[in-house]
Amino acid sequence: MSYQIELRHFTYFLAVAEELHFRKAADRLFISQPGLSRQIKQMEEIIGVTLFIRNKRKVSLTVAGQYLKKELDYIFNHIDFTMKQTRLIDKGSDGEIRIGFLGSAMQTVIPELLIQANATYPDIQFSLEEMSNHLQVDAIEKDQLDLGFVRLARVPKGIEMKTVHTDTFSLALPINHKLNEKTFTSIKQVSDEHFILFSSDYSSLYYDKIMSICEDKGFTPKVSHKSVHAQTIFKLVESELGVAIVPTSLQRGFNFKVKFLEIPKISQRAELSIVWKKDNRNPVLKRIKNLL
Amino acid sequence: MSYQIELRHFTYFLAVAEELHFRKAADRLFISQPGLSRQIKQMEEIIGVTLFIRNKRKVSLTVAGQYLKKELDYIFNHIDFTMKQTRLIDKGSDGEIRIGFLGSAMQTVIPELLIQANATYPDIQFSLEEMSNHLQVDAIEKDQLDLGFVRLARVPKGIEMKTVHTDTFSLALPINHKLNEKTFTSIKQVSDEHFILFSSDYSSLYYDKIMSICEDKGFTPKVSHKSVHAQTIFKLVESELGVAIVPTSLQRGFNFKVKFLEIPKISQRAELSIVWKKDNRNPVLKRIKNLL
DNA sequence: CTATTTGATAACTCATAGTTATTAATAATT
DNA sequence: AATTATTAATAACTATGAGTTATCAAATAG
Repeated sequence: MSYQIELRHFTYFLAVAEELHFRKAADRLFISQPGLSRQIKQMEEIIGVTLFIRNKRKVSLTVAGQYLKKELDYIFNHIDFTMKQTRLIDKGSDGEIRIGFLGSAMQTVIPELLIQANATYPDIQFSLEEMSNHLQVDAIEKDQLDLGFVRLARVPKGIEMKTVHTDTFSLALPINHKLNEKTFTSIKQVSDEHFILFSSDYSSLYYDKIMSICEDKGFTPKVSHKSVHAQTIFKLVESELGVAIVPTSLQRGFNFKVKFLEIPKISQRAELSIVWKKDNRNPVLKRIKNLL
Repeated sequence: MSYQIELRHFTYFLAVAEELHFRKAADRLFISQPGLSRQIKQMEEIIGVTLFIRNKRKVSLTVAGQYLKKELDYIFNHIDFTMKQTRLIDKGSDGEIRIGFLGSAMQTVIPELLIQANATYPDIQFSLEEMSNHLQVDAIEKDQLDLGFVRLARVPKGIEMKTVHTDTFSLALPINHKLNEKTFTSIKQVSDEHFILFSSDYSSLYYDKIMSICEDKGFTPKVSHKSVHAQTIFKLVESELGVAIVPTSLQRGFNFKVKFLEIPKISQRAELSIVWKKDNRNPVLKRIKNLL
């Protein structure tokens, strides 16, 4: 009679799949290497598929093993979250929603959402984490996150997206810069200045949009600094190291000595979108999406 | 020391949640009732939540238990599906294959392959990318590609090659050129014309073959243009900037004002080969190779 | 006030996860 | 070519804990 597969097998499989080394994986699991080898072998027999290639002196995953690893990552995250939700429901809460967001969403949509959600569903718990676009999408695919606030042009299959906030762009200048609301008519007026931008690896869409604003007006900005955080960018502007183009709403919440001038006559908009997994099973997610 | 939760617990939990009766559930699971009771109790201790109310003489689910039941139903379905899918991927009847090809393969072998493959293995996903010989071999070595369609004389160690299509060469002439099917007897008749060839760095084998066709007939062609794309070559011929020697099958799919005359009495053939890494582990590859 | 149903407890046993010791095979070093 | 170092598999043993049987306690039904 054949054995039954257990979570233990999955745990061991993931350890080996990550380490690609039986002894190291065994150490990590605090069990002996032969014990681990046997459990993996047993798992392969139960499923009926070779998951690892033990070639020469190195271990690697088969194509089927690669698929299984990705799915088991998801399954474990989902089980963990289910256990957590079960405990919360037991304690009388309506459950938890895990939200990721770009720092720039913290000035506009997120605070409003939290206030409204808290009033409507006082027993929902919120877990908030600032993350990059890319990390949010990854975490959503693995079921480590229910909802993300991103600035992206497209998302992978299985992920849904909806724009929730559209913002104009503003020019951020040192407080004593010669331009002001009256005299500022085109972004071209600062074409000779140094520009401070968000890194393209943080949000390539963002980067491209800002570049296109300048290119539409016939110049290529001299980019002197790149940063991930709005705070850093404002500090650099304040220190007169350059000017920056940022979503208008970002000026809220910061009190640097920085002047914001909305850029006139441009078509580009900073779009903030929510993303979630199509087959997300958290019942709280539906309720929160309805608030947006 | 606390125990670890296992799929066994989940299976038992679901049986009790469905029967709402420990003895009946135990019977269904072919285990004894006390054993089941103990496992359920252990599960409740691990999660830290009471899942069943054993009130008076009947068993019922708590609210948290109801939530958990729904999620565990889903989790088991997802695990089952994942196991099945893993087996399918292992057998190669599902999954993905990444194919690279020269533009000139798009007229003959690739479309036939796709039609046939789609009929035989409808669940296989194809990723197709047009690439040069050199890039294909590189990508295969890096395991970024499973299969390539190239025109090469030899490949590096570890890469395998097999000819899948052999083609004669034709002369491509402007539509109103004096030669025609009747009067064309030897390539020597155009030895004074300018020749348009594929660049040797795109496919050196190709270049060398075409040169040898001419040299066998006792002349060296005057090469006036070189290009990477068939489309460009035909455009240049149409514009009467020269003549070209191309694989006969290339005439399909283009509607330039160009006349094709098969070159008689030559031994050279345009060979299209598939290349793959010897120790490629994608089971889909085997299936696709068998179709060729 | 029995008879019956049902889950929990207690004590036992046995299957198997995990152990230690060793081997086989390959790669790196001399 | 010989030696040493790595690394996973094999073999034989151990002990944990899942599952067993026997029994009890509580609750209802007749």
